[in-house]
Amino acid sequence: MRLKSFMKKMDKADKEQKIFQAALSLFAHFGYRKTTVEDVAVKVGMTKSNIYFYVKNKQDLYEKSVSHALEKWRDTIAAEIETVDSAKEKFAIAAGRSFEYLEDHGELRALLIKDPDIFTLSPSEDRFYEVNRGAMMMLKAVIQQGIDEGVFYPVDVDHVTEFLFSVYIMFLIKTYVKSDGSSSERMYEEGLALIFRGLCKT
Amino acid sequence: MRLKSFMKKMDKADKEQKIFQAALSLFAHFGYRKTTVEDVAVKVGMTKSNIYFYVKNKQDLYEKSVSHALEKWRDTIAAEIETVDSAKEKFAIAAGRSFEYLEDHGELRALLIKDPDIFTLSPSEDRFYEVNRGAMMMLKAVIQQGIDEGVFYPVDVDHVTEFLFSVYIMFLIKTYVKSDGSSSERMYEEGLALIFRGLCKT
DNA sequence: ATTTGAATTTTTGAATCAATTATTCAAATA
DNA sequence: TATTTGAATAATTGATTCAAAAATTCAAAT
Repeated sequence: MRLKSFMKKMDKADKEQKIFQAALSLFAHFGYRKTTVEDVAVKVGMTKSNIYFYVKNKQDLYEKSVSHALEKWRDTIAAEIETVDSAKEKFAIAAGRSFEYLEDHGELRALLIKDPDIFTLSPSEDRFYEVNRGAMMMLKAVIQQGIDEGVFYPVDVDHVTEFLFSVYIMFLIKTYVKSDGSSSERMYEEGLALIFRGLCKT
Repeated sequence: MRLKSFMKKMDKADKEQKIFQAALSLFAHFGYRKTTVEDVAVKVGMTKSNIYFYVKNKQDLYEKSVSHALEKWRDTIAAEIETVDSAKEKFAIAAGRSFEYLEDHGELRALLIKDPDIFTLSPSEDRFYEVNRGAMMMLKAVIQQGIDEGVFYPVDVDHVTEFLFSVYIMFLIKTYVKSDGSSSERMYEEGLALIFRGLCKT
């Protein structure tokens, strides 16, 4: 039946969600090695072997779980950016809300600390390249819009985007992964202001 | 004898230099684990046990060797900064020559690749904090001078310095430690231009 | 199409041991 | 006195083994 198979697909997507959420929670608490596929299965109420119906192997389970969380993050910011019109406002929202989101999601934060290489300065060893590339394209669109509107300097969009995204990753690392006493917030504000000034025509 | 003990001190400093250079070269080629204290001793023409007259242990040998190289780097830039007067010029020299120096010193570069954590975004886990702090203070002085001269915006010097130094470290990591195909140079130019624009009054 | 239990393969961690390497130090030297 | 050495000791590493735990497969069941 068409309808039935459609229903089943929904179920499957739902179940995948459940698995990814449960897995993320465990990975965040205990780390990759200390969480077993069986732990995840138990938490989600199925058998170990059934997990393999949804993912290729444990590594795949991990990557899909993290990707899923990162996509949710990115899409949340994307939606918020859509609520305003001007490039300046969009830039401010992207910069501000990205951090607030992480502030509000302790589990994701815990995961970043367990596995600091989730954010890397090296695209070629970025295990979540696709998600991050998406985020970067979002930023690029904002910058391009600002240039088109004539409020941003006509910079080299690709390289400036890459630069700003790297600075963003740097801030994430400094704030959540290698957080010291953290005058890091103040540094973020000052650095952002400096960049904003360098980006906007007066 | 006063004179004699003075002479001996010179000799000692010389020999330390020799040891540090030899050690750095070996560490850069073979990495920390694969180079033995004896390798260093042989290369410098003394006995293994005599190395311990100059350093506390192998770890100390490594740290002193790297610190020594980093200090030389920093002092070279410091000297070059002194050759010009204006804050803008000093900033440009600091930004440009730091990278060129590394470009010219393959052994130091090789070392960075063997031990990527020499440069960290986290001051609290920076094994070479003192040297790096010195470099940061240099940068801070330039920014302060620019503000005093009235050519830079009156920014929060401490936090902006910290920000710029972090960006500098980020570039080093991206360019030499995690270098991809490296459109990294172009990104550096664009990012630097953006920052410079955000820093300088028009 | 999804789930399961049981079987199989792979990985991990602890334990052992020999060889290598780091470190100490009393005696020698300059 | 400052520096160097050889010889002795202590600590670390790497290879190997092996049993337990965990990952993965799959034929059969729902």
